[in-house]
Parts: sequence; structure tokens; C-alpha cells
Amino acid sequence: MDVNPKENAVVQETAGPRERYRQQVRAEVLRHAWQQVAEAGATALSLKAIAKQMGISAPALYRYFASRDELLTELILSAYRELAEVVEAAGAGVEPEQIASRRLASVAQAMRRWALYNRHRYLLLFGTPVPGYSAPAEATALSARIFAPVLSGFSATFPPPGRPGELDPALRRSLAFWTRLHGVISLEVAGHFTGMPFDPAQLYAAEVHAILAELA
Amino acid sequence: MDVNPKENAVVQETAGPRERYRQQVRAEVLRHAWQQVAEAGATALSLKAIAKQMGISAPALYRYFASRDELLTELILSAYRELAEVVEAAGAGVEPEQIASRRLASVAQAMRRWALYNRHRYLLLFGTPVPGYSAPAEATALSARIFAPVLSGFSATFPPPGRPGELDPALRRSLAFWTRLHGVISLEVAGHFTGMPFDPAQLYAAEVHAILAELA
DNA sequence: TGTACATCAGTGAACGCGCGTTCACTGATGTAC
DNA sequence: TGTACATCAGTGAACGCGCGTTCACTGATGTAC
Repeated sequence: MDVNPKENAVVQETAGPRERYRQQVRAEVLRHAWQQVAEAGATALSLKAIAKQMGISAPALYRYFASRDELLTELILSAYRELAEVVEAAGAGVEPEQIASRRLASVAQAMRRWALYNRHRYLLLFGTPVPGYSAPAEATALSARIFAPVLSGFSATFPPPGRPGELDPALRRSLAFWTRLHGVISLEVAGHFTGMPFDPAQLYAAEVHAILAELA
Repeated sequence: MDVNPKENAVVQETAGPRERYRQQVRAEVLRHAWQQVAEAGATALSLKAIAKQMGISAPALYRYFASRDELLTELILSAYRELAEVVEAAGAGVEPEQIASRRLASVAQAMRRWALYNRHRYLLLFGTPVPGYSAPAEATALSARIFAPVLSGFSATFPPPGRPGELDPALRRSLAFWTRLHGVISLEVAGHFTGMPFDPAQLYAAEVHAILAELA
């Protein structure tokens, strides 16, 4: 495969016309890939189908992605990055003098919004793992980046005493925050609440309120 | 397709030898189907592969299942049934004079155990929906059956006042019970906790304790 | 400014594979007389 | 108990489809002199 020495550099600035074109096509491939994931899930991701949609022959795609797995990796990493940015922005969007619970509430709302607007992206990250595919190491780092604002929010109020054998309270609450929100979001995204006699948004809000109440 | 008039009857008793044989083969097909789901997920479910494993030609399977979708439906419904039985048994296993929170704690432990022993079964029910497949109506009824012991547990303590515009407290707590447990279980089952510096069982226990504390 | 050359995007044919499903059939098995 | 017949499990060939990926290639584009 072609080795691109600029792989990890910021490419846009010093790029010649060829490199620029390359990036454009890559972006278009990714767009179609997302559309496919959105319509039929990650397992349905198909290079040939993307090529057909783009009016291009399938082998041409191998100029841009070494394999189907590499494309899938790209999708997963970019979804992680996007969610990390959303979460960070939500945390940063709140005035710094506000108390931690305000910031965490903002993070919680941002997460749900993102998940509902990007159902398949959310499921790609947190749903059933794609069989035969294992996420790259970088994904773990991005998970940590998403989790960091939550952890720092709770750490601000709960200093880490950490009795041995027990979960550190800040970690415990951060995990609860995360798992509870995921519990509601994932069931909603997967469609398990449709037809049920309650409003998921209300349940979500109640859950957010309940866990933040422990901070007040 | 062959119409079997005994379809919904209890078949074992009055069955002739042919019917008995039929049920045996059906069971064997299902066994192999489960194994496939466990190894590669529901999307990988393949009639031809099952036939090969059984040392049989693929068309022969059509004597037992009208299509791949019917087989998948069977799997999903039986997984629902199994979980419903597990949950009901856990609730019933506790002496009736015990308080509701004892019963709910038992249900919670049973759910996690079942999920961890049947990861792919759990994901089949509550993970990413299989693209292009929509669950039969019966699934909704079985969901309700799983949910019933939880709801009755909370209703025992919280009579339904239900201010208008607000979630009924018993329903609210039942949903929280369910979504919180699902939040922890699903992330654990999907492998998102591997390598993290805490014990999922401990987190789960803490979550169960937290929600049941509101009953005490 | 013009030309020679290297680079590289994209093509079309092909590979081997697996899938769900249909069809006409064979042959064993149970059943009714 | 024996025979004729209906039932039905299972076969093998075939259909059309889609997949990821490799290969030798053509032709356009950018670059160095």
C-alpha cells in the first residue's frame, strides 16, 4: 500500500492539489459510509456499495482505504472524536464560576442530543460489538477523553479518600452518571421505549436530576 | 409451507413418532443457531452454515423453518421467554413475607447473571437492532412480562398517586431500576469495562443498593 | 515556455467465497385396509 | 399379518446476488529540467 509520510500531519495547509483532491475524495467516501451505517448498521458497511453510490469502480477505493476494516476504524474513531468534542464543548460552554452540577447537567443533555441525532453512530460505539472486529487502541484513549469531564466534575466535590476495597466516591459517581445515562439512551436509541406510556426525555431528566442531587 | 395444526398445542404428549422426530431436529437446529449467534452475533446467523454443521443439505432446513427471519424470530422469542422465566423465578424464590426490596435485589442479581452467561442472547434482545429485521408483536408482550415483577415490587411500596404531567413514582422507579441495571450490564457485556480499574460487580451492587435504598 | 518523465487515480476482469431460496426428485417411514 | 398408498424428510443442482480483494492496465496530472 501507498505510504503517506504526511499521514499524521495537518495536511490542509501545505497540501498540493493532489493531496487536496485526495482529502476531498476520502471525505466523500466517509460521507457515504456514514449514510450506510445510518441506514443498515455497521455490519452492512460495504466498499462495493459505496463505490456504486459514488459512481466509481470498487478497486478505486483502495487508493483511499487499505481495507474495509480500516474504513470501519476510521468511522469509529471519528465518532469517538465527535462525541468527545460535543461533551467537552458542553462542559466548557458553562461559565466557569458555575458549580459542577451545572456543568454535568449540560454534559448529560449534550450526550443525549448527540445520541438521538446520531443513533447509529452511538450504537457503533456502545452497541453490540461488530463481530470479528476489534477496536484500535486509540479508541480507549478517546473513551477516557469523553469520560474526563464527568470525572473532573465529580472530583471537584468529592475529594478522593478511597477506602480500600471500596470504589472511590468520585469514580463511583462518575461511573453511575455514565452508566445510568447510557442505560436510558441506549434503550431509547434501540427503540425499546416506543409505544410505552411515558416520555423518555422526562425519564432522562429525572435520572440526571437524581444523580446530581447527591452533589447539592 | 406445511401447515401444522398442532403448532400451538403442547406437542410432546400426543405426538406420533414423526412429530417427535421433527421436534428433535428443530431443537438441534436451534442449538446450532445459538452457537452461531454466540460466536459471531445475530447478523452472522446463516442457514447454510447451520446445515453444514449438522451435516445436512441447506434446503432440508426449510422443512423446519420457513425462512431465516422465522428462525431469528424463534431465537429472539425464546431468549425473551428464558429471561422472563429467570426473572420470575428470582422473584418467586424469595419468601413471600420478605419485603419488596429483597425480591428486587434477587431479580437484579438474576438479570446480571443471565446476561453474563448469555452475552449474545442479551445483546440480541437489548443491543443494536438487527438491520432490516423487526421484532414480532409477541416480543412486546414478553418485555412486559419481564418488567412486571419489577413494577409490582415498586408498586407494593409506592401507591400510584400520579400527579398529572409527572411520571408515576412506581413506574419512574421501575424504569430507573431497569435502565440503570441495563446501563451497567450492557456496557460490561459489550466489553467496555475491560481494563478499567474497578470491579463491575461492585458497581452493579452499588447501583442496586442505591435504587433500593429509596424503598427502605 | 516547452518537453520528458514520474506519479498516481481510476478501470475492468477476475478470484473465490458465502448467502437465501426454489425446484423437481428420491426414498424411507408411517398408516389404512 | 401383509400390502398399497400417502406423507414427508432430505437431496443435488441451480438461480441470482453481493461481498472483499488482487491484478495488469490506461490515461490524466503535476513536476523537474
